[in-house]
Amino acid sequence: MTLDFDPIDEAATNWRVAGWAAVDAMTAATSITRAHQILSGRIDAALAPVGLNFSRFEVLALLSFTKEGELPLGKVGDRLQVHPASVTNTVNRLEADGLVARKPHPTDRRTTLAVLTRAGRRRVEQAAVALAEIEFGVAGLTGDGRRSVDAAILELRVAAGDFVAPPSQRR
Amino acid sequence: MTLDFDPIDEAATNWRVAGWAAVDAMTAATSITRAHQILSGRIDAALAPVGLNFSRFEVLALLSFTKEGELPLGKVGDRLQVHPASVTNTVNRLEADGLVARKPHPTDRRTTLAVLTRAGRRRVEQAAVALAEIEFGVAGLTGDGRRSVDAAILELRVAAGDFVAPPSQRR
DNA sequence: TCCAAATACTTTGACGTCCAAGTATTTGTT
DNA sequence: AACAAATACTTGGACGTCAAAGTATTTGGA
Repeated sequence: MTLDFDPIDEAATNWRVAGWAAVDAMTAATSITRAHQILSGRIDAALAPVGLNFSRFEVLALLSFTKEGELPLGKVGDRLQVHPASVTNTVNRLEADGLVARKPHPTDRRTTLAVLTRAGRRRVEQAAVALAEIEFGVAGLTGDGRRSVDAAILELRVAAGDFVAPPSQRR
Repeated sequence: MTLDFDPIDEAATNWRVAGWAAVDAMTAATSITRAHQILSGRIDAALAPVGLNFSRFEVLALLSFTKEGELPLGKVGDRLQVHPASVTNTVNRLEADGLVARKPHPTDRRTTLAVLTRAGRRRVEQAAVALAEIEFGVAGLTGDGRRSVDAAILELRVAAGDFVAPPSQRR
């Protein structure tokens, strides 16, 4: 499986030879794509024995950070920046596994709350430990590397309109 | 849709408050995940009018870089680091669209070659232009940011055993 | 030579994601 | 008060990904 060449570097060379534009941008995009592929592989592998995948973990973690362990499905989508249909799907699965329950919103009948169950709370703690053990898949990235990735991606996210950060929050 | 806080930064805070470990790693992993989400959204949007998505584009581009415009399906998977079943699936679609044809390997009857058609070559050129126009989705990343992302991710990829680069190839 | 093991690809099935459309409920305006 | 528009979630469909199993062919030994 291990190659004796760098596929990304090689792609850049091919790109140049073909006379195609924006080689640097292409390289950056490909690097990020590949990094994501590596991370998500490692993360899902670490989470599988716990009976979760990353999306489901993210939902449980988010709920566990709230006072009551509950949140409207829409808020979950906003925070995790995923499509409402994905939230429905993920919560269906969590509910089937008994880690979360749906509950009507007390005052707005359009809204459904996802509530962390006792089992869900236990499960998310296990998962957090499992993820910390593998350093969230970024083993191999030094402290400097992590900081520069964070900083660079912050630019990208702000440019993408992810959020408008008050200056105090910028790192 | 735009939030008035940084969801990743907030997650880090929650993480710390909960006393969970590996906060830095978690932040780096989340940043990369989110960056990928942004890029792939932008890239697929740019490619949609051309009638491609990123996976299909990658296959066409790879073929266009070869002398004959053809490659065994297995090689395609190796280069792009995707599962054989995904290659089959992607090539099926490209074939249905008339951008690629399957051809038996001249000497090894287990092997199937994907061959770029005339239409496929035209299409991949259009797509390359469309992608260059949006800078592969990394608009918002400065030159420095791109370089630091590349460098950091190279560490990660080497650590993941993506490939073994001769020192001369390392940047 | 013969045959088990490796290789190459396809098929099937479980999941995940998003979009678009549909239902229910609430809001904001006349 | 009445109703169009906005909001919240679910459904169904198109795609994509990977794992595991199945078929065909080639390789590497005994």
